[in-house]
Amino acid sequence: MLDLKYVRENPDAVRRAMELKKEAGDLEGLLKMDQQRRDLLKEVEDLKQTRNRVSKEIGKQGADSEGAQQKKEEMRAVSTKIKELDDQLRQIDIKMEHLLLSLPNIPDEVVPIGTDEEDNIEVRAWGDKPKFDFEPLAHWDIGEKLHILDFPRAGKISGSRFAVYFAAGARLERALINFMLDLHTVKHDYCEVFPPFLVNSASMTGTGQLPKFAEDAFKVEGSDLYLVPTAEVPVTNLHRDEILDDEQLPLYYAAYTACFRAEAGAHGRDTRGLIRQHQFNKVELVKFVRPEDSDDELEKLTRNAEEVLKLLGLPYRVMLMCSGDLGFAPAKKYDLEVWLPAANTYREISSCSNFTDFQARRAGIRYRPEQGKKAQFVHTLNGSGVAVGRTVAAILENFQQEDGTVVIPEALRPYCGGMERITAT
RNA sequence: GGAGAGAUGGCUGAGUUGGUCGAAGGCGCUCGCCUGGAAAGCGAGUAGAUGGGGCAAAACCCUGUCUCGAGGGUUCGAAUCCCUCUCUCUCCGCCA
Repeated sequence: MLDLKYVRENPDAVRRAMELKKEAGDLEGLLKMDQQRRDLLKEVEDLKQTRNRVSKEIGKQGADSEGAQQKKEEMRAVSTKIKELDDQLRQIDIKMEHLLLSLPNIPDEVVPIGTDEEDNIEVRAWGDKPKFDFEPLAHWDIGEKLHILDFPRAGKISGSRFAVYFAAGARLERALINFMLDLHTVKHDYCEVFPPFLVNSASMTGTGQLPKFAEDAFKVEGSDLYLVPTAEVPVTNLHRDEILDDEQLPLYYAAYTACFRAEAGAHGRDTRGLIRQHQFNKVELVKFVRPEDSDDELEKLTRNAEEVLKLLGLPYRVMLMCSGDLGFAPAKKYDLEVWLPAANTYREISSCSNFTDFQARRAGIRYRPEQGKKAQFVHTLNGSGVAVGRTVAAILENFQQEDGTVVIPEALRPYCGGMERITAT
């Protein structure tokens, strides 16, 4: 959510952000309503002042005295008027809140102008793509041949876009979660969090999943609870409506959760394999930082996520999102894309964003820079560190051997009980 | 699921015959005195949000409105009375 005052004073910047991000929103309506609201507020506050003053007088002179009767009579009318105006004000507030929530964050000045992923810029690439003397298989074929992935049975017990992992597959998934958490908590100094997987609508609104993206989430029928689409939601909301101490900052959190996504509007895309599931595992990195540090913190966060892929030996590239591919809330975003040989393409495996104060304002997350000074909104950042299912896919495809086995990256072996290679069972 | 108790400022804790209560006291914190320095002691200050004015702006000052878990209601006036909801605690039942 943008600052209303900022919108009022910089309508052109907001208009430009909307164009760049291809977001529709009723800026003009908002500005008009804002003026209306201010006029109305002035009027009703004056009336309240009168009422407060006269009520105090009534108390002083005694409620039963002669003059008091007359004053009560007058104030009855004033109170009725106040109620009317307050009602109008409430209506306007609700509408304005809605309009304000539909305005996207202002892109950082370094964000390249562009319309879609074609215009994203490759910032750097790492690792050598593997060369095969045979036709590399897709990970779902490898997984089924090794009896570690089972999509038909997942379809039976749940439906499409689910997977069952068996044996070394399940072990690999679990090993990756532990490997990533250990890396980020021990080496990168994040605090491990294990949050609820169900969150209420206030939390979903705080991080921006609601109201705009309601159809992407799974809602528990007959309750106010949603399955978390990412750990970003519970972890960012940890500090919702809080004022943090300056010394607490920066706060780094690393959280493993399962993630649940309805994937509405993705019919026919990535229907096979682990790439696009209704349920997947992810280790998420979340930061709360001082505004002046958020630029550097995004770079560090991105490097932390890259470290996972480096240690696993997975080739990847880092993409700077252009304005058209940036999305609604981030001011700046890097995607990490891992190499998938079978598809002969890079696929997103992590997304690292700086939301500046956009989320913090919406979620009411502030800090006090100096004792006795005004509280300011923090800057929030988050990034996958990284998506586990897609990492399994990348490991299977990049480290597959001609004999059908898969070599487990060295860094992961301690987490797999020393297993060096996945063979068919 | 049943019965009961509660939710007040950074924390603790008064305030429940509706008016001088945005809120006592204590703790903590800040500043000052004291001290070689510290502790103790003494004195002063100390909730948040938002609007307007002093002003070009910051600091600062003056001032309006709102906020005592959330939302509604009664009343000239609500922390205080009524209703709904949320959360916390205790006991019982059930359960991994």
